[in-house]
Amino acid sequence: MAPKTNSKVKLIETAIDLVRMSSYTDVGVNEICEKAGVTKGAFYHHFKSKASLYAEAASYKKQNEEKVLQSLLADRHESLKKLNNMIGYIYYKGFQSTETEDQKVSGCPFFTAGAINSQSDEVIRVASKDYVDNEVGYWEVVIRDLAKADIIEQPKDPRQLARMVYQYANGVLTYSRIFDDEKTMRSDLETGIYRFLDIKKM
Amino acid sequence: MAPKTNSKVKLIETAIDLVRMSSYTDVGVNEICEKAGVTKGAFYHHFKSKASLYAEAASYKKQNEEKVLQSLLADRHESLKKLNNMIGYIYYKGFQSTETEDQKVSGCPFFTAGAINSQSDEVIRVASKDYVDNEVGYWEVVIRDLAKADIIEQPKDPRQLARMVYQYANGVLTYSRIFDDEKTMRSDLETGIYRFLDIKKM
DNA sequence: CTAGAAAGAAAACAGTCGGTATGTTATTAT
DNA sequence: ATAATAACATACCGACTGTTTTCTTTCTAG
Repeated sequence: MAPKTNSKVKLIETAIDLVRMSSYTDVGVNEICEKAGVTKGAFYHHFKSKASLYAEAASYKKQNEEKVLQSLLADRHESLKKLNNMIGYIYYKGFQSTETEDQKVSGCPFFTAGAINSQSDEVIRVASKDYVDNEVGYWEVVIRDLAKADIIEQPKDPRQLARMVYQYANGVLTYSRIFDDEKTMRSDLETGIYRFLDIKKM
Repeated sequence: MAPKTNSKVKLIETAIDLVRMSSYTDVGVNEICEKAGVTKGAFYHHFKSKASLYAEAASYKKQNEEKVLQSLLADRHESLKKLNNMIGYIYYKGFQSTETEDQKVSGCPFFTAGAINSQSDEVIRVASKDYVDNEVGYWEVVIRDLAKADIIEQPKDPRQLARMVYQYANGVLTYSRIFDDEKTMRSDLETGIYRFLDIKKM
């Protein structure tokens, strides 16, 4: 009956949280274990390396997001509502607060860390690639939906447009990390995406 | 008449190159010194810390780019030519090759490293902020010029539009690092910026 | 009840990190 | 020529890195 706190999951979630706030390289195994409340023995019992934890974390996050995003993009919503849900979710992800730390713009750990460390570690590149591809897929759904509802013009290459919107969104998050300005981030995110998709706000 | 290779400059340029290919945290002082062909004694003679090297590198790069960009954005060019020059420069920066390494998409070291390490090191945040602000300024020039030439509609907030284009461009670069796809990067960069600015390509 | 595996604790591993202390050589000013 | 200082070079430091090893506990299948 006890919570049966799976320490493997605890490690993954702690790692995601820590990496999101700083970076893959800057977060050590020691730190992850401490914050997760487990020892290094447990860590290396569950994961063969730090990189493999990262990979498992990426697929874990991917699965978790599936439920959330499918509800945000459910067909009962109007297509413009879906877009706004998606924007809101990006904002929520990029500005999530941890229990202890004060709120800071953070950005997607798998996008950021993936880009930085993918050149040296193939495991990380593959995991990031997979995660990012999946995210772009959701944007493609939104865009196809908007086109079907005649809110945007039918794009020649919906996948490319989805990719570009995703690239933009992450650019905003990265930028906002430097300036640590939540207001600007929120505004740029929405304004930019609407402009990109050529939708006039009302 | 000997080259009088200033080892301080050599260190800065080596550091920029290495950080661009990987990241601030992943590039060590030892590595920088080795590749620059100087010892650590020389390093810490010229810089009081690794972070201060980063800061000096940012302002060094900023100054160096001033000459280049002023020529690319000179008034003798048509405004559309200026835009294309700017896009070409971003592409060039993001796909520069080092002497030894094979070509890889790299991205701007001050944008990337700044975003990641600015939360822990104030010196880095300030340096990155300054550098990025300057870059956005160039985009603002381009955009104001395009508006004056009636190629784009007069934007309500030129600075915001410049910032958004900059955010997008860096989003593309970061994305392309994960997928290491130069072709897609080139295409997304140009297509996206034109779409963002609402210019029809001919 | 017992064998075996899974899970975790604690300590130590070799290697690297940024940084320092102390030396020597080269340059410049007087 | 001499004093002073800039420009290095070499060796080293403690702290920390990801990882391994060894040992103990907990769980579960037969």
